[in-house]
Amino acid sequence: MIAQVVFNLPLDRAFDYLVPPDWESLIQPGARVEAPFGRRRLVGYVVKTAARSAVKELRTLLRLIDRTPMLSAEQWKLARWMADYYGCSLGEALAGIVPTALRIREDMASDEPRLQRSAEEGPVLTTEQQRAFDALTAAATAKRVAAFLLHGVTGSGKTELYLRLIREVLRQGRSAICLVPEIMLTPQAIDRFRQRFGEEAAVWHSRLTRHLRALTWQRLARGQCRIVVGTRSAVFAPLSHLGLIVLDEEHDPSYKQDDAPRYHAREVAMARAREAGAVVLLGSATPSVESYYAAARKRLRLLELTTRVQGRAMPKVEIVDLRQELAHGRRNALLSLRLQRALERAVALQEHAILLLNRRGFARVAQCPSCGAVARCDACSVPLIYHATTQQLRCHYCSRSQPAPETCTACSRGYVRLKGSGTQRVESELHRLFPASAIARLDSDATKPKDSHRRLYDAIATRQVDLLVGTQMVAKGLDLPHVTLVGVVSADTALNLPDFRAGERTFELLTQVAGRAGRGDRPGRVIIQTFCPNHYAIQAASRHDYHAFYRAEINMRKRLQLPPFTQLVELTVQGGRRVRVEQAAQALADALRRRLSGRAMQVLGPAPHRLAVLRGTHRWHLVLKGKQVSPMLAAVRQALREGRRFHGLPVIVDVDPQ
DNA sequence: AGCACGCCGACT
DNA sequence: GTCGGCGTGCTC
Repeated sequence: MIAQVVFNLPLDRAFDYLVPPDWESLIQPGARVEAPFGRRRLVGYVVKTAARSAVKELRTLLRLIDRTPMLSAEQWKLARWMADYYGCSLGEALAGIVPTALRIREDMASDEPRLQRSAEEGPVLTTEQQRAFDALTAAATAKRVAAFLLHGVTGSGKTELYLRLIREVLRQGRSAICLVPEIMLTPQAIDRFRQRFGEEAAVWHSRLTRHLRALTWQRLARGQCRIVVGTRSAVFAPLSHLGLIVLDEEHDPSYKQDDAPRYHAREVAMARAREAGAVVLLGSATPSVESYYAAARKRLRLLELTTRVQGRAMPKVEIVDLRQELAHGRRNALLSLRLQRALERAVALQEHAILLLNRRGFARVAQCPSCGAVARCDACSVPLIYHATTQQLRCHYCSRSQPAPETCTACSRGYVRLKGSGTQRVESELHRLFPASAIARLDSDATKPKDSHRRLYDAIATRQVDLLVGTQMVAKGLDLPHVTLVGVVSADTALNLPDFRAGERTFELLTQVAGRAGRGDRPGRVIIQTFCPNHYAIQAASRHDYHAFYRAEINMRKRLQLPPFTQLVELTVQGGRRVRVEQAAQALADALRRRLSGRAMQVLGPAPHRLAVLRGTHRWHLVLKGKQVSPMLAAVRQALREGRRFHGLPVIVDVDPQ
């Protein structure tokens, strides 16, 4: 007997092996096996068994890992869909679905689930919530494949709706997945599910211990838990009779995996629900432009929650024009006078404040200190990046470059200077201004030591922190009733990222962080500092007006033919030597241009990657733009030889890149 | 992906 | 004269 096996390698084909006679009756498609491969031993997945093989000298499988296959027919279909849509190998897709190092012993966890009766019934729903609930329940009951977009302002009670709907789905004897972004899977969020559903709810994320991971997977597969709350990869949970997949904060970029298989949990959820006959519910206060467009085109059903529960008002948002601050000689000040006064007031009243500075903006952009304009590429509308070595401004999308100008191109006065500062500088500034206050910093550096994350959250939750500084981590998930002031030190860092979604990210970040203010009985106040007070993303966020933002953004996307009007495939060429990488990227672009000519597709670039040199590896990328992914991927598959290399260099293929 | 093989430059 | 860089090709 022959088994056809695929591996977690970038190879789009299966390898044949002899099956030892004593497991012929045990081996099945979907089972994992250990196989000799060159001089390595690898874990692979049996695709199918056959009587004969065309290969002359076959080797024999070494070990059968699973006697019962790890994968249901449904998951198997999902893997094939992923490999096809994202251009990865079947083995890579399967490895993304089945957790690594999963080994289930028969004796493990034979204990029965301790099912706790759901104690809490939850509050009475508002009229809007009830209407949304009825629509969703009707779809779930009809077992129709249906996808909904729930657009609800911050504090409108989206989570309560998820909980009710999950309970309804359970009543119908079906199961549910609730996906949350990485940073939202806080102990508080888990507690909420546990209170409502007890042991029926399992928690899934990438940092579970090996034992807990295996245990959870098994419980889900056996139907001992019918709900899973988790991050991105929980979309693959082995639940049967799936009735519902919820994506909370569906716009969140952490739903996109950034190594192979480079899937987006939203797309996988849609594909899986289609297969399972389940309902998909996408929820957000700031829906992704893609999803809102899909709703406008009736591909998603739109449900809107426009009012906050308990009639709380939205916080008042003020914009501070940093150009004015500069005009008043406060050249190096991080905090404007208005923000400083507001902080003083909060400290005096013993209220708490959050300061946000999105530090991820490492890229050095050229900004005019008089008018705040940032030099942008005419074709891509993305900020140009300053290259010190060549003294040039270069577009990291299309690679066009120009010398760095001495004067600002927008107002033709002043000079261009490079921006960059971080949360640590804000923190020390606060220490200087408010020596008596308790100040904490929440960012990825501060939460690196183990347990520091939990300790920081506990300190914040127990009101031991007066002033909190942080990156976007402070914008999401914190529900602190005593915070009355939110300050955005610079709204421009997100805006100036070389990314066509910069406006969207900025709007979303400002809306989220503004939602942190005024959650208690005292009204909230938000102060946004910016050099671009008239930018549509900042204006719309200050008025809590998603629709205004969406209209401006969708027009820009249409004008530049960016998603959702087109789809992108990003190719990244890597290698040790710059010249070779650059030449290979150029040759790949040329090859694709030849293949794609005459069709409605475009090849942009190549250009150096945003982090062009990383640990000695040079990286260049190019972007394909077209109406559909599959013809672009077909061209890519032709151009790249097996192993996804070009001129011998590895090429990363990313469909729908972030 | 990883590993071996094979071909051209600086070293005991 | 060899050691080792990386370009090329293969793995059932």
